[in-house]
Amino acid sequence: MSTAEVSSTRLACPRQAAQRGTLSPERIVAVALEIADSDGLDAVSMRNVAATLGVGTMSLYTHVKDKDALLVLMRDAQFAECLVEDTGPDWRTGFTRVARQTRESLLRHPWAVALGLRPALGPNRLRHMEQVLTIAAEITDDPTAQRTIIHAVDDLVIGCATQELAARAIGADVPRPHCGLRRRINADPTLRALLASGEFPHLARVLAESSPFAAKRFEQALTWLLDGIERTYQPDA
Amino acid sequence: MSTAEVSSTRLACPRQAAQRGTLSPERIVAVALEIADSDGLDAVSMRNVAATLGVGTMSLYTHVKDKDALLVLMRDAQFAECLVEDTGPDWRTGFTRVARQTRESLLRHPWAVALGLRPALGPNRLRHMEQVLTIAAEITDDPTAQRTIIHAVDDLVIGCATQELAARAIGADVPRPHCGLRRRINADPTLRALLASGEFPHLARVLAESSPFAAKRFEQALTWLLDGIERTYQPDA
DNA sequence: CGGTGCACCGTACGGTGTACGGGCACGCAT
DNA sequence: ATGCGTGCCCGTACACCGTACGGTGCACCG
Repeated sequence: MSTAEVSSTRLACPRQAAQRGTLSPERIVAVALEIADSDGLDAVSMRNVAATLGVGTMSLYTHVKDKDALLVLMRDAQFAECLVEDTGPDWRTGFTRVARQTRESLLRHPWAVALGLRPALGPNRLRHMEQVLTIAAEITDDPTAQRTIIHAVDDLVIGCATQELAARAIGADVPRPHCGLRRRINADPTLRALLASGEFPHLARVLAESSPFAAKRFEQALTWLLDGIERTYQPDA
Repeated sequence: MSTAEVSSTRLACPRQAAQRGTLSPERIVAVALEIADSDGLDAVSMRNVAATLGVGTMSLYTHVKDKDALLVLMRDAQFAECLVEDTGPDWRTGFTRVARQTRESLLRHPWAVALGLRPALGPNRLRHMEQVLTIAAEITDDPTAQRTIIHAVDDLVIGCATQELAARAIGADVPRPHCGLRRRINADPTLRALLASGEFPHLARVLAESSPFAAKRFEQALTWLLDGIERTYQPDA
């Protein structure tokens, strides 16, 4: 008994312990999330994830079908961060809270936006859908209209986050004139010449001004959209 | 003379002709676009592009710094499709036309959306910015407000296209009940069980209905947003 | 005790981006 | 005319990727 126990744990693996129960989809996804958050999506390779877990690369495939499946699981994990605890007293604050939280989550995890085209359909996504549907149900009973409303809000949030992260990648998110975009254009001789050609009067004027904060732009756009929705379904207000 | 000429053209390259002037950034980008359109973004590899051009892989690097630079050039080429010839009589039709055209271009070239986070800053992007700035100038003279408006519209379009392409990838873009999303959920035992748990009353109801066409949703969302903008800057109408 | 299944893993294959160095053709100065 | 620099084209090589395949040993069941 005792000898068998010892031998089983010692001889199990030449390099490390890596017992039988060390691996699970949850642990794999958790590590992948950590790597993506700290080192970017490109650093999430099967080899890297496995090494971080102290495990052989191919062992991952017993718990995750594909790398693609792993990415989908990651995206669904991110969807959990979009859920709000309290949707508030009315649909407007409900949507506002969800939208803000979703935006912040996406900005925290740029890889989630990069995974945008991947159709993540998991439990958390379902929960998120249910939550926004509940909010939309306060506006109208028509399920089709509910979906239209939800999509509009979601689209705006995703687009905002995408653009904001792209601007951040350029370094154009600094809300001061002669920074960011302006500097970027000046760095490229072709673009600078193009701008100096006089064919871009409005652009030239705008570049001399400071740009509004991304957060401000987001709030304004959201307000406009919600205004439009309100006018359609509650014109009396 | 004649012998030198012949020898120079014949001995130039062991495999093919591939003379001196065959390569240029434009030709490279054009081929890359073709490949991306027909075989997807993953098919755009330096080896593949070079082979299609009948040229050695490393030759591309004399005209394009990086693969990343190539992708940026591709994105800028796509921006050309967002330009409209006639912006129409007023800002509303102007934004509507640009938004529609941009959406259609993105749906035609899904790889452009996948490149979303890449900060493409090229001549065509500049032209597009100038165009929408010209439209926004009809609303207000404040450059900051102009940028806010433009970003709002752009964000909505990008978000719409992203979501629509993601839905298309799932096969959830079919506007009939019990198709797309519903089928997808039923295919996964976990999700089906989750849905049957009764914790998703709104979702269950919605899945029984047909979803609106993506184009309709887009038009509605755009209308809402433009309504909101109009109410802010032209409350008299 | 024998057998079966499953979790783990080493190796290998075909793919990727690109650093490096070499060869060749051209244009220019001498 | 001759020599040379410059820039285009390219073959090779390296590190890394996802993953198909086969092997190995533990745990459990009959």
